[in-house]
Amino acid sequence: MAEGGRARRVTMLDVAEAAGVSYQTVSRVINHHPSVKPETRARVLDLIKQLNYRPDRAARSLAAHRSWTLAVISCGIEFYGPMQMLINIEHSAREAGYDVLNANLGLHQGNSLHSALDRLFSWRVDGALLIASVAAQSAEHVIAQLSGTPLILIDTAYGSSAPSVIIDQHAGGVAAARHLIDLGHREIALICGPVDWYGALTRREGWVAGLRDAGIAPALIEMGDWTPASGYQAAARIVDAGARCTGLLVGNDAMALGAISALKARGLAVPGDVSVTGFDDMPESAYFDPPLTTVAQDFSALGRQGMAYLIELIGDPEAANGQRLIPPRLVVRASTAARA
Amino acid sequence: MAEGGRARRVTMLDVAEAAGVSYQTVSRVINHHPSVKPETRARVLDLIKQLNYRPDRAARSLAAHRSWTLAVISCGIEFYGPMQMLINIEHSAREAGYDVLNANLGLHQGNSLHSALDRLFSWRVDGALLIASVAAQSAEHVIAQLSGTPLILIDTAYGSSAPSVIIDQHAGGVAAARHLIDLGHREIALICGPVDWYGALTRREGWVAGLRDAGIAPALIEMGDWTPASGYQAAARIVDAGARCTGLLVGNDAMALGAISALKARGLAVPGDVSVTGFDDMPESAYFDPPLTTVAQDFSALGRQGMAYLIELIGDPEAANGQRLIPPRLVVRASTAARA
DNA sequence: AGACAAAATGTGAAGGTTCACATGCCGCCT
DNA sequence: AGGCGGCATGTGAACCTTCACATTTTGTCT
Repeated sequence: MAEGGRARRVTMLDVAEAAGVSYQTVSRVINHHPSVKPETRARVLDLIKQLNYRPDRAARSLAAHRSWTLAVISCGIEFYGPMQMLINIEHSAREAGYDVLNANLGLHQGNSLHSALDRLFSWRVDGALLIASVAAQSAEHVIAQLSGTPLILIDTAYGSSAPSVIIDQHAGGVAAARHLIDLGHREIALICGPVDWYGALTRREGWVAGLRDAGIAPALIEMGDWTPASGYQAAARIVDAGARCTGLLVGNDAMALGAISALKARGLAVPGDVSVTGFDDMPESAYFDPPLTTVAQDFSALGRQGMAYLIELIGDPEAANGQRLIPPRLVVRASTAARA
Repeated sequence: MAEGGRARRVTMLDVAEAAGVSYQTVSRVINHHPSVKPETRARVLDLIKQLNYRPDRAARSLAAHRSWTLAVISCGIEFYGPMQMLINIEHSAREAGYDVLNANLGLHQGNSLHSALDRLFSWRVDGALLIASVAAQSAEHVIAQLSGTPLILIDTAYGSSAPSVIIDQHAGGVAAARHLIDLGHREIALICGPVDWYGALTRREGWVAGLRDAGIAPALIEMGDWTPASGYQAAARIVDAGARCTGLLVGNDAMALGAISALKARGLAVPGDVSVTGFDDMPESAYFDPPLTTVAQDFSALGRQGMAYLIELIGDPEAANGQRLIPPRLVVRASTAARA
C-alpha cells in the first residue's frame, strides 16, 4: 500500500486464483449458495479474510439489479417523534442486513422531494420507507415516482389503506382525554400541532372523540408548531382569552413544557389549577416540574414493524394489506390531578 | 409498464439513440463536459427528461471509481448533541451534492465498528466523517481500515492533531465557570458526563481551569450518563453528601433538568440556594423552571465546517491541517443568580 | 487556399459482480 | 453394466457507465 497510485482493489478474481477455484465459486461462497463443498468454502473464506477482500457493492448491484439498500425519506426530523422513528427504522434495517440511504427533505420541500427521489431511484434501492408525517408530501407522488419499488408509509394518515405503520394516536388522544375526564375535569382546552401533520390531526380527533363520549366539547382550541415556544404562546393565549379551563391537552411534550411555563407565569398552578397532558414521553418529560402525564409511543416497535412490513413487501409485492397500528400507552405522572 | 417482468431500465444508450448521438455524448452532457455543442446538449437534455432517464449510480461508481457518496459514522445519536451533528452534517453533505450513507454504531459497539466500516468501504465512499464523541472508538482503527479514504473527525479529543472539527467545549466550560464565579459563588460542584466521552472530559477541564483561575477547586465531582435520570441521581448524591455548594456546573441540559428536579425535591431553590448551568441549549431549555443558563453550541456551523474540511481533503489529501474549533456561546437565563 | 489547432463527437475497453447455462464427476438404480 | 439424477464447479455474457484514445468537423491564421 501507499504505492504511489491508489492501491488496486482486491477483487473476486484475486481470491479465486489464490484459492485455486473460479471466480464463480467465490461468488457462490459469498452468496451462501448451497452447493459448494464445505472444504472449498472454508478455503475460500480463509483467503477472503487473508486478502481482506470485500465485495464491491457497485458492481454487485449493477449485476444483480438490486442493491441491498433501502431508502428512508423523512421530513422535519428536528422534532422528537420523527427523529426517533428515523433512528429506529435505520436500526431495524441494519439488523435485517440492509444499508440505508437517507433523504431528509426538511419541512419546506419545494421540489426537493422530486430530486430526492431521483437520487434514491438512481441507486436502485430495493425498497423505501417514507416518514410521511406531513400531509403536504403527497405520498401518491412518491409512490408514482418510485414506480414499483416497495414502499411503506410511516406515521401517515390514520386509517389510510396504503401499506403503512403508525402509532395509534387516536387511541392515545382518547386515553388522554378520558384521563382528564376521570379526574373530574369538564372545561378542557386543546393545544394542537400544525394542521398539516397527520399526527396532530389524529391526536386532536382522539381528544375530541374522548370528550364527546363524556358529552363535552373542547373549551378552546389553540395551535402550535411543536416547539416549546409555541406551546408557551398558545397557553398564554388561552389564559388571556379568559377561558376558564382546568384541563389542557397538548399535542406533544415540548409544547406542554412551554404551556406549563406560561401557566405558571400567569400565576396558575399545575396541576393545582390546571391539569396538563403531553404526547411522546421524551426522556426529559419525567423531570419536568411537575413531571408530565403524557402518552408514550413505542418508536422502537414502529421501526421494527415498519421494516418487517417492508421486507414482506419486497418478498411479495402483493402482500400489501393496509395499515398496521401500534398501541400507545398513557403514562400518568404529576401534571394531572383531580379537579379541585 | 406493469409489463409482466420488471420494466427495463432506461439507459444512456436509449437516450443516445433517441437523440441521434453516441452514448458518450450523453455521458458528456450528464457530466457537464464543456465540449458539447449547445444545441446537442439541449436536445439530449430534452430527451433525458422525456424518457425520464436517470443515470445508474452503481454503474457510474463502478466505472468512475468514485461514488459521490459520503459515510457518516456515528454513535450514541440518541443524545441531543450527536444527533444535531448528524442532522447538520447530512444537510451540508447534500448541499455539496453528496449522498450520505449512515452507519450508526450504537454505544456498545463490540465489533460493530469493524463490520460497519466493511460495509462503507464496500461502497467506495469518497470520504467519511466520524462523529468520534466516544473515546473507545479508537479513531486510528477507523483510519487504518478506511485505507486512504479522506476522513474528518467530529467532536473528538480537544487538541487532537488529526483533521477534525469540534466545538470548543473547553472555552465553554471556562465561560460557565467564570459566570458562576462572577456571580460570587465559591463552593461549586460538578456533574460530568461519562468519562469515555471526549466532550465530557473537555467540559470538565474547562470548568476546572475556570475555577482554578479564581483559586477555587471543585467542591465535589459527580458523574452522570447524559440522561435526566442520572442528573437527578448525581445531584441527589451531592446534596446527601452534605456538600455545601451554591453553584452546580452540569455537563448537559438534560442532566441539568434532572439535577434541578432533585434539588427542588430536597427543598433547595434554584437559583435561590443553588445556581445551575447546563450545556447544549436544547430548544426546551429556555422553558425549564427556571429557564436554564447554558452553553449554546452551533451545530449547524459544525456540520458546515466539517463538510467544507472534508471536501478540501477529497480535493487534496495533503490539505489536512489539524483541528478547527468552533466557539460556543454562554446563554444566561434564570437558573443562575448572584450568591445570596 | 492550405494547413493546423481546437472543438465536437465517436469507438473500444474496462470496471467487478451475477445470471444462465454448460460441463465434469460421483453414486445409485434396475 | 448402462444410464440417469444431483452435486460441484466452470464459462461466457450482461449490467451501465467512464476512461483513454481515435476520428471527424469547424474555425482561424497566413
